[in-house]
Amino acid sequence: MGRKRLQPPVDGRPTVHTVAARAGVSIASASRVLNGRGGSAETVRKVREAAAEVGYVPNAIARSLQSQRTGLVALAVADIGNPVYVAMMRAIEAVVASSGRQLLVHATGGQVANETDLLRRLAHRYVDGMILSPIRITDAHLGALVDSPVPVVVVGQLPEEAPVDNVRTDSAAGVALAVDHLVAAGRRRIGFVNGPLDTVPGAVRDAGFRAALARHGVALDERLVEVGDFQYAAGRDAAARLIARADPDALLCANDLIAVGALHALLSAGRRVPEEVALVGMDDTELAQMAFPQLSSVSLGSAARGRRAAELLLERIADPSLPPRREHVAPSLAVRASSRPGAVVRHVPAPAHPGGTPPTPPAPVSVREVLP
Amino acid sequence: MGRKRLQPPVDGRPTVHTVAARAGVSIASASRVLNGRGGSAETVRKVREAAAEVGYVPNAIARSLQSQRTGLVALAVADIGNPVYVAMMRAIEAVVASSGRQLLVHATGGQVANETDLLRRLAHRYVDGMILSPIRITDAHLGALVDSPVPVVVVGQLPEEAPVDNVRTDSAAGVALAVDHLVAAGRRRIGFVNGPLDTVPGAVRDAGFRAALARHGVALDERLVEVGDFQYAAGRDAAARLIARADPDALLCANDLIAVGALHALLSAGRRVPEEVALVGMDDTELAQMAFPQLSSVSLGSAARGRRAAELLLERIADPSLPPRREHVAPSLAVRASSRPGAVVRHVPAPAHPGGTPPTPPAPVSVREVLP
DNA sequence: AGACTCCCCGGAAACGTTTACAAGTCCGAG
DNA sequence: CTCGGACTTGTAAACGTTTCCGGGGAGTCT
Repeated sequence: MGRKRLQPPVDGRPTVHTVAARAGVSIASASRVLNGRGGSAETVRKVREAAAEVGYVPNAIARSLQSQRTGLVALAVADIGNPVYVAMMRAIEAVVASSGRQLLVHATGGQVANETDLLRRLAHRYVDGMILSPIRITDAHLGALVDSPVPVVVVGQLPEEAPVDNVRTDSAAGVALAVDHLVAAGRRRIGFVNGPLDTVPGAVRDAGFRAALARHGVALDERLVEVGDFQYAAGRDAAARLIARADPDALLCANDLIAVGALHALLSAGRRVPEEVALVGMDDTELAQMAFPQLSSVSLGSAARGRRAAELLLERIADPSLPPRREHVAPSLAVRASSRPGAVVRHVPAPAHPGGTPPTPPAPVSVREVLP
Repeated sequence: MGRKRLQPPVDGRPTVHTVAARAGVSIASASRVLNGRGGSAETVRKVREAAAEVGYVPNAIARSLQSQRTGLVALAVADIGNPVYVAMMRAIEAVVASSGRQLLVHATGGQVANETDLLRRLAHRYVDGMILSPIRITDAHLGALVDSPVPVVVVGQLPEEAPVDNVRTDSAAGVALAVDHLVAAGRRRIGFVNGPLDTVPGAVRDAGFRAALARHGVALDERLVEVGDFQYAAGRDAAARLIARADPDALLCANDLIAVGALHALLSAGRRVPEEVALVGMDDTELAQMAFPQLSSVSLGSAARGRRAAELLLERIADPSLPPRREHVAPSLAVRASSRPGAVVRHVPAPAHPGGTPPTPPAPVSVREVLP
């Protein structure tokens, strides 16, 4: 009697039942053949044929329910419009795709609430794992992280003891590279346009900046430090304030968006870059190369960090018993026209330096020289 | 006998069975309470309590299998690094999130194969619908589109007869806006840096450019047209070739990435913008405002198109029997410093115009004037 | 010829949820 | 007192897949 339906209902989309019925075999056999797990030559032929005839496509959800895998990996970043996250996302996507999975992208706006919310929702198990790049770290985060029901890899600083996979860079060292470079070029009034100090990158870069100046014996004029957020507009405005107030001969910016904003402010204020004011950004995104003049920028290896984070995540998904790992990516400095004393900026013929600190030839710093 | 297990297995994560057992009710009652579908006060209390105690979270996959909904919407665009898609994505994400769904982003690189592949994979039903913004349309697309198993909304041009929800703009009219503006400003040697002609936007803009010039009675010097792709680097190189070859007094670029590249090429070649060469981009992305001088740009309403596409998709998901709809978003022109004759570009004091076509005051075109 | 191995197959359970259906309870109206 | 309606509850089926397990057939070795 009809306790078992052999044909799917009105909906019409073929299921494994449809295929099995058409091939005259059981659903078990059909499933096995469709997954390449054996079957006699005859069975294989019949099932393949039937599947092709009805245009069978397995239902990903039903498969997920059975296998406890969704084939999805989530990425949560603060600002999808920031090219540094685009670079990171591209690297992650490459790794994730090569494992046959897909990437789900969340923009958190850097809000802690959004991120803990996301972490909580992981319990729904709609993804196999998540890569999180927070700019603020709170106890709420840490709590949600340690008892997350699915693997999470964090890109960015995390407290030492947190038992969470973690890929980080040393952005204080990155700031130091930039300061060394500027000091070696003879700059002494180095301004710093930072993001919010209540973010991890903001705080670390601030500390790194002060430490680097101190190491060079340069006293810091507090008017040379300005804070906005990590966006273009705020960076431009913060830089404008700083320029008007403190007359810097160099500007270091906490990321490239800020740096492009600062470039806008400098040019609007009639300052020549790099002759009067050298400019260095951070993250070394494609934006740095789009600016004119091209921006020197501290690379924090965002692509490498993304790739590594994705690899760690996949490993942990495969083997959840792994101990927590912590990886580092070293920063480096890409020197381009915006801070290269020798560079010729064609459309503004450089006159003799009008006064103040004369430009000195660049000292040998351990950085990449980027051809113009 | 134990045909039915009341406790979940070793895994440990609570299911509705766990909650029901703990509350001493059936799973049906538990499910009803958890979904707010009635139950006596006493039952509700017991179930809520039990759920809280064990930390129950419903499994999204099982729920999807039952409800035939995943709560996911896919977006496929050519280049996730192009700010125009970021703007579109933001608008879509807002709509999608407000319906309680999540957005899955795919980057296709503009490859037809990737897109048809994606469409095919929709049959797996891992998303409830998809928004596709292709730059090439082939018969393979159309075929895959019409018998897609889940709703698809296309952003961009589509053949008239295609029975697919579609949100489009008139980019030829957008090009015309820009040409009108430049001609009104006295420019006659207007160069055009386009993307590939085998793409829909490339072809449409090329035709629009030629038509607009013809309408003004300006003969087109073919050396003033150059093709790259829709990226920064190719745009910069194409613009450099065009500048060296044809000495334009204005440059219209098929998108803002190209325009920023062209700005780079112009400044590198020592041309002043806008005094010697006026520059207009397309898409009116944030990039246009980041450039110095800020770029005039033809807005194609990417945010509006994205929002509308998302709304159409949600409507269709709710009611698949709707007839195919087609919506239009009108282009507009944002005039900024890069083509505003009156603008003062502070760091390069504008001399009297050296010769050729003298600058004329801007004619009254129906465009937004954007404050500097 | 019998026993053993190997392979293939089908039935049924399982993944975790929602929901149709039937049965039970309670209460008020007639 | 009985009947019917409103409400609640539990059983079981369903979503579409994978997989465990046992049965059976064919082949091989003794």
